[in-house]
Amino acid sequence: MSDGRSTSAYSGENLLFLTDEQLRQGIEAMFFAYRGFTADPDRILADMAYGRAHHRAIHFIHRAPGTTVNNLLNILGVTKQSLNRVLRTLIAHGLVISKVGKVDKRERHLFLTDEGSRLEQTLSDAQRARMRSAFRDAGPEAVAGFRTVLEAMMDTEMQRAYTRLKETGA
Amino acid sequence: MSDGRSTSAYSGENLLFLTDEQLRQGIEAMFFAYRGFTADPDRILADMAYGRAHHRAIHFIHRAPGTTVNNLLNILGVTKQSLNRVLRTLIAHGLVISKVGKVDKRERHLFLTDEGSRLEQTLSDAQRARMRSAFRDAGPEAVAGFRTVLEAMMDTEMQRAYTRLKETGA
DNA sequence: TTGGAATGTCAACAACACTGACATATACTA
DNA sequence: TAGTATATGTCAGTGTTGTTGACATTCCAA
Repeated sequence: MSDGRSTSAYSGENLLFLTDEQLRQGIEAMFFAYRGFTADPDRILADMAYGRAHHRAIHFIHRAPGTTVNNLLNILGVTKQSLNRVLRTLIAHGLVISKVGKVDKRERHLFLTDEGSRLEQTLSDAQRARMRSAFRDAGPEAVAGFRTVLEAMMDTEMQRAYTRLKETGA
Repeated sequence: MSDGRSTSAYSGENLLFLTDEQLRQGIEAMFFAYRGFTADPDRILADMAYGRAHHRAIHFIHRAPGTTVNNLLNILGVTKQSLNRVLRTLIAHGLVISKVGKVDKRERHLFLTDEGSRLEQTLSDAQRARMRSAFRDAGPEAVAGFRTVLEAMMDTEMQRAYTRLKETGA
């Protein structure tokens, strides 16, 4: 651990990309980039009564319309109390509607209203604009590498959630 | 905006990596990966009276020993009041020391104590372990792409801060 | 000597997470 | 059918991290 070299695998290859120094640069890049990643939606939300938690809920409801509360809970990785606070305000403000399940009436299925969709558009337009600019500057090979590393960095359950979403969207 | 195609540049090339769908996958990858990125240090800190903000302060004081409060403020992107609360507890608990500047006595220069260094080691070992595993799985070309995209995603001021740190460490 | 910069501190507040306890409706199962 | 499990919602309390605003201190520099 923290040996600065990290042996194993890549027997003959150049392992310079696994030095502690390179790893530290990766860690710091992740930190600074994430700030940029959230900056634009945060700015938009600051004016309204919403925050990053609302953005996340809206994003995934948009992505998987009709998702249950429990499913959203797993994706977002927060407690039901925390999510409920967010959903309550979104429903009260008419951005989200909650429908009782048909097969299982205990479940609530979540959907964006037209107004909710409009906010989702505004937020994701801003976030996509930055991502698009970064992708374009970096080029397709870099983007492929970016995705590969990020996937390897996720917890395995999140890898599954991510893959499921990816396939849903395609 | 949100045209699903995004023209310009790459005139003859394949622009499929800039579709809204690809951008959205990048956004979600970033979200899930960041959770993994912070998970290990968060777990360690949960037992102590510290959080992510303490980790960040400790990380950058370790990286740039003797840094001033103001410099740290710029890197972390928080208010001095917010940083001060964190520094106060770290100083009170003997993890950080603050020395009055020699040339400019208004400035405070921050250093980790031995105990502070030990905690820094523990935290960064955990975070590096995950990063190392992700880097190794992905391979050097992917890592290069990862770094390129992250840099392009930062705000320009943060790009400068990042580059400065990068050069300091090498 | 006066203005401004760097720092620190106090108070109040908001967002967002957590735990624990409890209520309700529904579904499954022995 | 009775009992247990599941899905959701809600209340109350707490902790971390961020924000503003106001104000004091120290000290450099014009």
